[in-house]
Amino acid sequence: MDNSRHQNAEAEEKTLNFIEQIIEEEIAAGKNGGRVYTRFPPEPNGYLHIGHATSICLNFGLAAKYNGKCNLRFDDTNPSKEDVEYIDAIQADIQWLGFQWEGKALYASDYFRQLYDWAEKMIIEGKAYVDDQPAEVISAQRMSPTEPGVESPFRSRSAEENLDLFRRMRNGEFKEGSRVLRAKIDMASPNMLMRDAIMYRIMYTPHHRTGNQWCIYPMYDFTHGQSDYLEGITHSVCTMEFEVHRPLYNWFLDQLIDTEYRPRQIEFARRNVSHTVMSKRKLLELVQKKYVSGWDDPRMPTISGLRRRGYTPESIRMFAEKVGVARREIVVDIALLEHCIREHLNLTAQRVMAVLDPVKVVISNYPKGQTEFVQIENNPEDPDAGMRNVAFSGELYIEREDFMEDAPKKFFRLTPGGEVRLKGAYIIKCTGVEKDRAGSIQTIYCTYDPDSKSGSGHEASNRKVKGTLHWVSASDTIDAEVRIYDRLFKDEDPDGHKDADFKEFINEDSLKTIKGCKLESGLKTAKPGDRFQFQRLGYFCVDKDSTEGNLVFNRTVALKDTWAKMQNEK
RNA sequence: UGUCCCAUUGUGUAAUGGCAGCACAGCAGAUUUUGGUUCUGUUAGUCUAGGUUCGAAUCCUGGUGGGACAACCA
Repeated sequence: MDNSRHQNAEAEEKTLNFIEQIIEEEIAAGKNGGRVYTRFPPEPNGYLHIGHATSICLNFGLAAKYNGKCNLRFDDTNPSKEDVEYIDAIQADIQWLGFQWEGKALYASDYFRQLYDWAEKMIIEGKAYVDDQPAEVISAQRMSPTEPGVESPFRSRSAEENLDLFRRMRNGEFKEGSRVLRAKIDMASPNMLMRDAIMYRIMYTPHHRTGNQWCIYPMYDFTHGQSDYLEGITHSVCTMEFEVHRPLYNWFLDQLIDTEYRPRQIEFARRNVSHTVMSKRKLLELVQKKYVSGWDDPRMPTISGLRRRGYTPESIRMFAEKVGVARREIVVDIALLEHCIREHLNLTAQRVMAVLDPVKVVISNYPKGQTEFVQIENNPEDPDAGMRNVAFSGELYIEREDFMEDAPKKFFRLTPGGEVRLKGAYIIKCTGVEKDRAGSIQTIYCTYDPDSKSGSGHEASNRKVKGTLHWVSASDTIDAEVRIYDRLFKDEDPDGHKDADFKEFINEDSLKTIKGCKLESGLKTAKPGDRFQFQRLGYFCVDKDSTEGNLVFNRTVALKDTWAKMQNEK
């Protein structure tokens, strides 16, 4: 029984996704000499997000699995949308995720010369022509997917004239938008992209790498397959929206390449995540309209946002692995991402005492002015994490919500006359409270049982204490600011609305800042990027906004809290 | 009224003509110095109608539903 279950688990791990199946079949058939070479080809026009992260994991993961290589290639053929800022950010994000591309980062713009020569070759062979019509006319002539298009009157120009015009395009003799180079394919094709796709357009925008060297730029379709070919890519993995481009991808290679080797385009489905947006256009809008603080706002699904929030590379890789690969539109529940980060942080994050909403506890029978140190495990999941000393005294802070005067039966924490254990220290009993005029509790009075110290051997003392509370000694705390992020969007998914104005979808409570939190003094030395588990409250990461005297924490994710859930259900 | 892609529990993903499995979420219980973690159990699925077959989630046909394509974007 156990044995068979174990075997099933192993079998499951070995399950191949459909891309791996394709690759293994090709390897078995001896294609490309068994070589596997992939690439990740972002356009540098925005920051990478969790969707790119899964694509990165796929491409680099395939290369790693089959002892191959993976390139990073910037698809920088449209200077009007691109910027070096993004190039740096993209490289940093990929490396942070734990991947390293083969050699130096590559650029489609590296191939501008080669692509130009190929374009001339096609012109000479009568496979491409210069069209003098404006964009609207060309677009109208393509007609609709349900009816054949109309051929351009310039379609039958001589090769000599086309070559002359194309060279003059390159030399800057024509106005932007006045002429394009088109492939001569089939204006009646049911695939709109095959209706004489545009290969080159005139653009006087300086390019972030080639400057003013070129004033004509190749289109995606005339660039991508050939770039793959030049780099020796075997598997060009992209998202489903490029599926209709595949015939064009192959068509261009067929015109230009006479080797047996061809890169192969394989499409898989974009992996959307619930409660967020993934389109670059919309993310840019969130940044520009200042709905968020920037690309790395911890509520953003960008890699930099997730990083700042406290997500680990391991958790994102685990997410990509668990989501899998398919060929249909999907929306992954964000709960899976949250599961992955909890799983990793549970194993690695140091536990720490932190009180977000402090209320004072005075232990009346504890010797006045005395402080002792109690030993507490740094991480019960990790035996190597060791112990630390935490100051304990007669004046403490506990979480305000951990005390209730009229508590329901299922409340396990402190109540008048009730007992709880203070984590790592003693059992205390509540003897009374002091309130201000408004009736809000100022101080909780308790007595402690000196025989109940953790690890003393007398802990049990013949009684069972249901609750355990976190605390900090009033004599030994540091103050901190804690930022709690909820989902940026309400339940309704703005990604589903083509022209959504985000205002109506944004959850106004998505960011809550709590000041005056009390932390154990050991956190003095915490640095931006350090991650902790605040007992019962969740996982937190030190933010870059922290200063010497004021630590700022972002809550990465809350712990599961069944008590809170019970409360919500009422 | 075109071409192409897709349809397995709430979500994601396996099963490649032979026992519908796994994960997340949910529910119940055990353990627990934090109502967490860990462990155990459990609810729930092949879009639909035909066909082929000893046998269909899988192959075929029709239907339904979802998606992509009509940028000088990628």
